[in-house]
Amino acid sequence: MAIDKDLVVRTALRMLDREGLERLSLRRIAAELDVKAPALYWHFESKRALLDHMADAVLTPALPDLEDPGDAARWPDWLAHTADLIRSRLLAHPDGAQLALGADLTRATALLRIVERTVEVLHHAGFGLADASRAAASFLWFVVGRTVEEQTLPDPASMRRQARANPSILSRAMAERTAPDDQDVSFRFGVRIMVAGMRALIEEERAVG
Amino acid sequence: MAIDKDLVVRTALRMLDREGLERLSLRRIAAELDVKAPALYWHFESKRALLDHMADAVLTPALPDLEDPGDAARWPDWLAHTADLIRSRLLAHPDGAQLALGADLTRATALLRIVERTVEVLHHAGFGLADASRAAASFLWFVVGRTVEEQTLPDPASMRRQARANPSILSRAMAERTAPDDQDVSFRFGVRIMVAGMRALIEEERAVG
DNA sequence: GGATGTCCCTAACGCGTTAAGGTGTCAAGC
DNA sequence: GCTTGACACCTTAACGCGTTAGGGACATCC
Repeated sequence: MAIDKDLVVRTALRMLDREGLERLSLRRIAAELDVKAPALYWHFESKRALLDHMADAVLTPALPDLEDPGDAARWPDWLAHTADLIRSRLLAHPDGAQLALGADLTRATALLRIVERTVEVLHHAGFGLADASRAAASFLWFVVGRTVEEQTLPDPASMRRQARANPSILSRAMAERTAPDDQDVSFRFGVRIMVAGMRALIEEERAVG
Repeated sequence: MAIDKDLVVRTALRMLDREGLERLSLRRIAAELDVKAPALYWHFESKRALLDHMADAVLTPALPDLEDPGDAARWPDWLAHTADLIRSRLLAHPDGAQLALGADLTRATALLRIVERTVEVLHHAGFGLADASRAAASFLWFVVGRTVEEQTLPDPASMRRQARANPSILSRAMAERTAPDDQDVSFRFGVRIMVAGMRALIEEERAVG
């Protein structure tokens, strides 16, 4: 029974869920498939390509939920919803966000679709095409990047230890962020900054013409 | 003549400038220092630790220019200036931004100082301490991350080729971004989004109390 | 002179990746 | 019907990589 692209991706995702990204090596994936590591190079041009397809598989289920907002004026809600959706898909797998960070858009097609749709929405919201693509890139970079940070956080105990060792304004700030849902709050706070900023710049762009 | 931490960092930075991050291996650095690779583990606990110290060396010269803004109301200018300063320091070395991305703040002390100073500035600007640290993290993540993307861009020729192959709203948008200083413009555009967003949220926080 | 500690070595592990080659399948040509 | 060749799919062997274990040389201190 020959191996095919889809089987490799599904197997690798199962191993990712079981043991995390660090232990996900080509040799181990190949062994799971009763094959030697270089065989994978027949189906993927590099490990990065395999990871890109995995990221694609992780994000694709989010696409149906990202239809255009009926009303162009509701773009802020659409952005917030999109951000939450991407984040939750990435958090559904260990190191899922790292998978998407640095993914090649020509291979992670789902991510490309999301970028395109975001550009459309922001263009209809009032940005010129160039600025819409700039804002979309900044926004999605933030969403994925912020999720990576969240997912790779050191455990709270070691953070407290470090805070005690180096009492600074930063540790005082972190002391105020002990709520169990702080990650949710912080993520949405960042999203709100970006959405509010875009709103301000759209008005500015409208005023200038 | 024994090797010391500082010499390793300076040598590695020279090699980075000469040949880029991809070719910067411990074995090659060691060879340049007339030493074998494991010797470096006497001075650094991992390659990541060495890279962190390199990032520190790259960013440290920016610190004197990041004094608090005399007037707390001038925080938007301070943020914009800080962003430009960090970006220009990172662009001064090939793959300099990648070096800083994912750096451990306990080792890349300069980066930690920048975070702390940004938290202070945003706190004085009107954010509560927790929100100031959230906004600072989002902002600096954006600055470093956006600079990574800029520094690792595929060459324009291959981008145009891909745009022709897949005519989408994204390629139409990129067609409007051919100015030679588009990277500067796009970076500052992202910074303006974040600054405008923070301004809006500070007013909101003030209104609520 | 023995103990301690600093600084480096050799050997080896699993890693991603490449080069070269082998096996099986299947259509084309005699 | 048999052979030839092409192609799909996988192998073994090897490269340099980051990293670890274990040990050796040399200085410093009691």
